[in-house]
Amino acid sequence: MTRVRLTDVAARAGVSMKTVSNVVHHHPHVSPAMRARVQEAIDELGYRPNLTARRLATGRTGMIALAMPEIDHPYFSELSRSIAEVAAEMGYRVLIEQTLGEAEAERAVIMDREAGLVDGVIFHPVSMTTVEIGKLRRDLPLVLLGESARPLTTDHVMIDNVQAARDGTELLRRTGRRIAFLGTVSHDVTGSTAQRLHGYQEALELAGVPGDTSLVLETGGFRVEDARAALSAALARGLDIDAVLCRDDRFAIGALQALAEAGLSVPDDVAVLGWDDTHLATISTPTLSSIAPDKRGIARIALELLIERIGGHQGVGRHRIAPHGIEQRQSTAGR
Amino acid sequence: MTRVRLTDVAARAGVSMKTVSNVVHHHPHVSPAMRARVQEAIDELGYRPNLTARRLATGRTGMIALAMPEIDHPYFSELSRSIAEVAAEMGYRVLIEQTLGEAEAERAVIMDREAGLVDGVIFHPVSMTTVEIGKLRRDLPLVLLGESARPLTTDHVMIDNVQAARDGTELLRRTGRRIAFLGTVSHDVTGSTAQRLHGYQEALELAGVPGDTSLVLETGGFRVEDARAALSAALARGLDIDAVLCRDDRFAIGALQALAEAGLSVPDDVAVLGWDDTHLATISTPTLSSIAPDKRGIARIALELLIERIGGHQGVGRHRIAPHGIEQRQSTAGR
DNA sequence: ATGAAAGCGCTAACAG
DNA sequence: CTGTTAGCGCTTTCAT
Repeated sequence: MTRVRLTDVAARAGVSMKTVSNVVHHHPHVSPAMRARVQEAIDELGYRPNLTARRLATGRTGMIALAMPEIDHPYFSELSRSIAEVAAEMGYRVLIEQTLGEAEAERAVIMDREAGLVDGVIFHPVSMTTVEIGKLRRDLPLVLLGESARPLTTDHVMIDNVQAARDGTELLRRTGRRIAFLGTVSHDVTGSTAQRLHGYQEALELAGVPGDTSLVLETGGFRVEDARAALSAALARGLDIDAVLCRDDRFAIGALQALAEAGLSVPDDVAVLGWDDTHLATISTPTLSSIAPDKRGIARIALELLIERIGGHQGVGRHRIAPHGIEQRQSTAGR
Repeated sequence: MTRVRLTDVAARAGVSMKTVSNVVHHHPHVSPAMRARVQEAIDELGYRPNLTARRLATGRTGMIALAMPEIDHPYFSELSRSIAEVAAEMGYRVLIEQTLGEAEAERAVIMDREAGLVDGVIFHPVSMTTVEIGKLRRDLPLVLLGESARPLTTDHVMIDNVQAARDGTELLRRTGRRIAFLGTVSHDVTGSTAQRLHGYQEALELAGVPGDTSLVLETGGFRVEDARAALSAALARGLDIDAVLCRDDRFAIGALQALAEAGLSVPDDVAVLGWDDTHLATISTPTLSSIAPDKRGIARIALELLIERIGGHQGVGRHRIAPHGIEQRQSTAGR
């Protein structure tokens, strides 16, 4: 049951390893007769090159690791798919890792756990700080995603969260005056929420609207239920709003639930805008408008940077902004 | 920028490779003094073992491939997570592959594309037939998931779809008489739908209810929208039902939409039961009851079978049934 | 308890 | 255009 090796094929075809190798790699300078003979031996023996051995010999694995907090979260699974597909176009395969946002798992990612297994890593940190990443990282090519940490030494891709939040807020301002922000999570360690809140505030200031802290809703956690509860409670307290900008699509789903329970119609009474443009936005009732990070764009930029690093590019960390848009659906119809 | 190797550490510590290897592997018979000296050299040099080289030497990769139709589909991403987590407990890492259900990609999975890269493969086929899989598969350890194909030579894990459909139908029958099935997709190549429909029919027959083909709703595709449209059209034609058993959670979401549009209340007028128990079921309004395959259980069984095969187990394909349940939420409240 | 040396299967100089 | 050979970095007998 021992596997067929290159030498077995060579012996069978009565040629050297090099010739077999040339055939396997579709090298040009092989006589057709030779090629046919070798191919026959390959087929008869059912030869498959051993990828591990090839990697060791070439020093190139053709694989990159992608480390994300949760592989089954809608945004991350959709982004993973984009990255895997774009990587395939660029000749790489992707090893998907889940950190669950745990510090230890994140540290393992940075500290060359994948030594010699992958050519580089794309990493979306949650709990590691900028300082920590800068300090612990090895010389493994690395590109960071998301907004929580950005060491000066490391490449980084994100969307402009502040601008996106401004765009969203301005959209909602077109027909409404009182725009809520849902939500700031207590003890949120991710920088995303802060940036989004910041953009929301900027847009209001630019519009000459006085800040109103009662419009900023804090949730107890990241679940849909937490968002629903936060908005429900606020509505019960008499909160009066025309629209709500949500931190992500899950929170927006919670908002739709809370508004429905309160007997408010979306979008007629209150408009709702989500964030991430995941598949959730297309299946809710009403369908959900959502700030849409360009996932393919993020994937492409991250891979380009990473592949340059793999190719030997040195220098300080580059900071790239990926495009975003707003996918308009029913929940903001008329805006 | 050349990496630190085992020999570098050995030279630095003034010992042989073997001793360093013993330390790295936490072998028992190493004197504490020696261990300390070697560890110091490892730390100073920042040595990380090259995993590719280790793999080539040991012949074991410690990695398995998981090939699924779509990595961002709720059911598959959740199942992937379970498999990755259980695999980690068992000392394996998972390389996730996406086939998009394409015949060519599926064939590549079977035909040792991963040669020497992984120790085995867990594969959820969609378009490959039983015969084709039996014919094309190499000697790479393989476990199949899902219900579409089951060659006699290959291990296979699934839930009892027929029984699960009976269970679901019986639950719905407790308070309703007219139970619809949504949906059979035109040209559905997966066996799942047929089995589920079969279980539904069996349950009705056992209850002495005459079959009624007007209750079996065919959809034009696998999207939420297809399901919504199918049920809407049926309701518009005057279809009168007490409950609907859905082929999967996405179809159930579509059913909720169609019922809401028709002014029917769930669960009071019509109960809805989904299938797969994905996160979608927890965020819909009302929340969705769903037939729940035990994803951890599937993962555990699949990995146990695969690891036995990796360990050299020979013999005919084993056919294992994983447990299922029904997660009851609002959409069937009162049943 | 530690060292020396022979592979694991493939690639890539370098010859011929 | 084809063959020979020396590694890639690690594990693993077999000695000592």
